[in-house]
Amino acid sequence: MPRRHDPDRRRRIIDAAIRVVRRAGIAGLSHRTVAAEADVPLGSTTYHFATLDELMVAALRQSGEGFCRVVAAREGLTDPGGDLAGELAAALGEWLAAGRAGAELEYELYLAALRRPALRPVAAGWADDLAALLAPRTDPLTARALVALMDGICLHVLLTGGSYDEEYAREALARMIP
Amino acid sequence: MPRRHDPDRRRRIIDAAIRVVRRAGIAGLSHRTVAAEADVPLGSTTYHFATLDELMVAALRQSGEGFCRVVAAREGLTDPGGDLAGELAAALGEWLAAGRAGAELEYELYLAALRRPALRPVAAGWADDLAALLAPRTDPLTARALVALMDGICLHVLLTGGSYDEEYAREALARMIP
DNA sequence: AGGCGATGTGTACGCGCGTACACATGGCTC
DNA sequence: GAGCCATGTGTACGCGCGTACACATCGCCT
Repeated sequence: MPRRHDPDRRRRIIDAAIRVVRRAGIAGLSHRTVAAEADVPLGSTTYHFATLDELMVAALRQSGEGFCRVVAAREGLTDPGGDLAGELAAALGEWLAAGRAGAELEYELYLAALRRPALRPVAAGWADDLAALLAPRTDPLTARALVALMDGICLHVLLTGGSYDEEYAREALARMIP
Repeated sequence: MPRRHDPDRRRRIIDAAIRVVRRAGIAGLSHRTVAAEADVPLGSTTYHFATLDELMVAALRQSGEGFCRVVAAREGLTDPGGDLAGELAAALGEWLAAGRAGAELEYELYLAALRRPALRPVAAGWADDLAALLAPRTDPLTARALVALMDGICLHVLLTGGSYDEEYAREALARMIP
């Protein structure tokens, strides 16, 4: 019995997809699991997203702003005399402290681009956005390298299951800044 | 009929698994696809590797030495006065130049550790091995940071589909070295 | 020689998957 | 208000999957 004209059906499906990935990983993502999570019929998910790639692109778009938002929210970043490395290391810590789940989610979608060309533009855009945030404070090469270093540090924390060493991150990031 | 007493059945199954991941990604890995690739019956793969996790651990162990080997083969690294950053950037270039396929394979297995705790010790060991190679030339913190930076640079190349800029990598790595 | 455990083989079951399609229904245009 | 199209719904099919298990065969130990 119809819940006809559900204007943000799409949005609710994307939200459900994000929750599914958060809980079960990309391997657990299917039209059916998303349908169940969003409490819509199977046909509805296939109607709005013909392929899982489309659904992942939408999910990556929506969830990917997480870290950028954390970074952008740091006022210290805009201050020209501020401690850039310290601010970035702190942002990283803040993001990781929010729990493995959130970070894992964003990273898993991010890393899925390795095998799914459809996700690459979104992933690349993400890295570019971050670099753009850094642009006012440094040259493009440094910004790019800082983003790469932050990605590598995150990767090590998440991959090895170890804890985040903010002081180490600050020191490493500081060396990148000429 | 039977190919009885096949002494390195195990090894051949692992090799087949690596070829499957290289071609189709981890998503394409199953007892059946591996059995077909290795030309052994299904039961044989389940006998030697009860779960796919076991199979992936074996595959990661065997394939993961790729980059370490490239790095270790560079004589310039052991030379105390050599250009460490330049050597590392060149090693990265050599590894990536061997084709996306090889790098994608190793990275995909490496990144799978994000969601599969069983792979984490292997992935962590991999990063440690690399850091150990660098140890004679720098302090531990720097070695760790260099590995993180190399991981981040690789990630960006593979994720964005862009090309590798060795000069940029050399410059960034050089800044890490005090 | 005998036997036993490790290894190899074939088949079956139940499940969740993507996909396809036919049908219902609501909003919008004319 | 008639009709059309976007949207929503339910069901079915075929496939590949992990798993389980019974049976064959071999190596090796006594």
